[in-house]
Amino acid sequence: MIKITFPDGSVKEFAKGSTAYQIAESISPRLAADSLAAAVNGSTVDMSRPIDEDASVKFYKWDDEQGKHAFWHTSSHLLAEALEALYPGIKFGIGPAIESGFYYDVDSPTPITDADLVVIENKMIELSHNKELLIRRDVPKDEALKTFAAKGEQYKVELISDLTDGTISFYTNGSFTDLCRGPHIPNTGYIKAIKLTSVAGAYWRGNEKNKMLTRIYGITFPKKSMLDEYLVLMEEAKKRDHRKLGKDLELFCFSQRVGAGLPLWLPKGAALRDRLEQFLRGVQKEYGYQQVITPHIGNKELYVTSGHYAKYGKDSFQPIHTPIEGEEYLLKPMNCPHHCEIYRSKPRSYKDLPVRLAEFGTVYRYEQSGELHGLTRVRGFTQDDAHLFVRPDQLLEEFERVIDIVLYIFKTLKFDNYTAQISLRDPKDQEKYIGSDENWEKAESAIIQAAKEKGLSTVVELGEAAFYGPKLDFMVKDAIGRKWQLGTIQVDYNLPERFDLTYKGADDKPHRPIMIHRAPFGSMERFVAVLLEHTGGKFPLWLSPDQVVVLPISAKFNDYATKVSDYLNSFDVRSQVDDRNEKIGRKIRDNELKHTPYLLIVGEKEEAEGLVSVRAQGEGDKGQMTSEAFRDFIVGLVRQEIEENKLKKA
RNA sequence: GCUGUUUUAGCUCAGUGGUAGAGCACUUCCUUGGUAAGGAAGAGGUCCCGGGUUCAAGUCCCGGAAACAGCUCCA
Repeated sequence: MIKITFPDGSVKEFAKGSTAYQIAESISPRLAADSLAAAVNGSTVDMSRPIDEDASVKFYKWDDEQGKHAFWHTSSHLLAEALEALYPGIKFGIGPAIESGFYYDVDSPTPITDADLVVIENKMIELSHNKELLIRRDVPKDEALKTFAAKGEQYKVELISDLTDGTISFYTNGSFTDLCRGPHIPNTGYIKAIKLTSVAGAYWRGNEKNKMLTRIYGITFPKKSMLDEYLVLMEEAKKRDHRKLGKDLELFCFSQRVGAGLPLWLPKGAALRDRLEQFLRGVQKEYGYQQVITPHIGNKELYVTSGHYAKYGKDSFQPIHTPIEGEEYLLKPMNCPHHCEIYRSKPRSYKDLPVRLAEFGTVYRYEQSGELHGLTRVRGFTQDDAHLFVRPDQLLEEFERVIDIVLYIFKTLKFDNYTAQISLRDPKDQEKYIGSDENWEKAESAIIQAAKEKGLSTVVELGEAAFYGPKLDFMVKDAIGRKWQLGTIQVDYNLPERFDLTYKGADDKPHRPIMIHRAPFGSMERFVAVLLEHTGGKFPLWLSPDQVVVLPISAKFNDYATKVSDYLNSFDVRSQVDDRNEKIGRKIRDNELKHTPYLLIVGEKEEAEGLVSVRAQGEGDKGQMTSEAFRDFIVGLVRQEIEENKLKKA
């Protein structure tokens, strides 16, 4: 007999070799039926795995991450089985579960397109009706190699070759056998609803030098209704796409004639962006930043000095040639070298530091055509950039003050589901980075310490550092779950050396400052994009392009409406009059759809008594008040939105 | 950059080798109204661009551009 400990602390005895399924069944048949995988002593295994010694056991259902993962992993095997049946000679790469669903990478003798997905789906459903068991088998490595070599599965052979010697596990469902670590759900009959979402190319092993395989994405559910809910959710998410909202709300557009990835800001978008800039300027002023302005181009030698040219020159916009032979300029791809030269413009004392230079600097980068994406990835964009030149003893405090700014901004804009990512260099790929190991270590430990002292919960990513230094990146997800880097803070020991930046210390000797690069928004473009997707176009009042629209009941009251609107505008409340020849119901509908925060309806009654009828976005009629009372109300709201989030300064 | 898909009116989209279409938006006229679409008429086209096949191409073929999904990349 063996002793099994359950999550509630209770202990029960079972026969040695009992499976997790049998143990669950002894508690309740319902639990056995709902459990998709089990944790035995903390590692996730199949429900059918025999347990031979005392262990703690926990069951994973659909609502558990591990349960979903096993479910989708098995779904990828079901997909593979269907593909093998439909496309003889198809070769398999890898087929893992992902955050929502799963995929399988295949090398197919005949191309697979979107139109084929329904056929494959139907085959999967047909196969799932067989309730095929997922059977695990351990085989020695050389036997595994032989099996897959005989089938001509070159990708599997490559994967096995890279594994350490010993036994390797196979899983079989129906006619399909795969190299796989597991775990899996008991049988394919659990899979009741299947949607293959898309087909795309993906490089074998994620390396662009390798062959491109066909990747088929899908998602499955244990109930048909859950798939329907998921599809509705995806439709809702598409409505929040910033590219759609940007067009609907007339914020920005693109022109093929101007060029790909070069956004054109429309009046309302430009106004929104301007308010964000003013907001950040105000915060930065409080934190001792000084605004500077630098040109959009710079001599090529500037970027050779900084090291950017060697790293990115070839893949950049090509140099601008002047009428004089030999002179070459680059469109500014970053602001740091310019700011280094501002630092150098006069001798600096240790008493002058930190020097904090800020600029809304527009930069140009030749992003690959396939990478362009709405406002989130563009070729011309404006960074809310600043460079802080600090003494070593100031590094930590300054870094933490930058974290404060980022957190304050995120809080004001209600971005609460960001991830703080510490981006370090990949120790195995030293070629990608410049600078001494000693400086890298100092920079990395400074970031880790600052994040810790600020109480940030962080994830560490190796190989995500900039070539000159490590970063603390603030990642936010868009409407459909893609991750984007917004705020970034970077520690850099390299550029000060390359530009030979110094300050004079109390000892009357020259010392090297450390540079902090930082951009709380990241770029104005990407920030507006993510803001749009988070708010669905319903901006907080202080950012709304039109805060108030006054709706006269009929043309007779246009003059009164204009008077009210002008009055509000004179108090910096952004107000317009909708004097179209339309009925009031129509005006309300159109302005609600544009997410105007407040509508003021004025007619005979209001004009006679000097009132306005207030309608709040999404809330309907709020009753009447005087124009003065409404002005106080709205000015108060805006002040509150900005003030209430301020962090106490250290 | 790579794989796949798409590109037709300002927007959303139909159009399966034979006269270029719808809804919304726009213009004009009627209507002057009370909390989510009032009515009528009209105007609007380089069918992404360049070649080719054909008596005839929005439609078929080739090349390019841009957009979309994913991969790779991201100072």
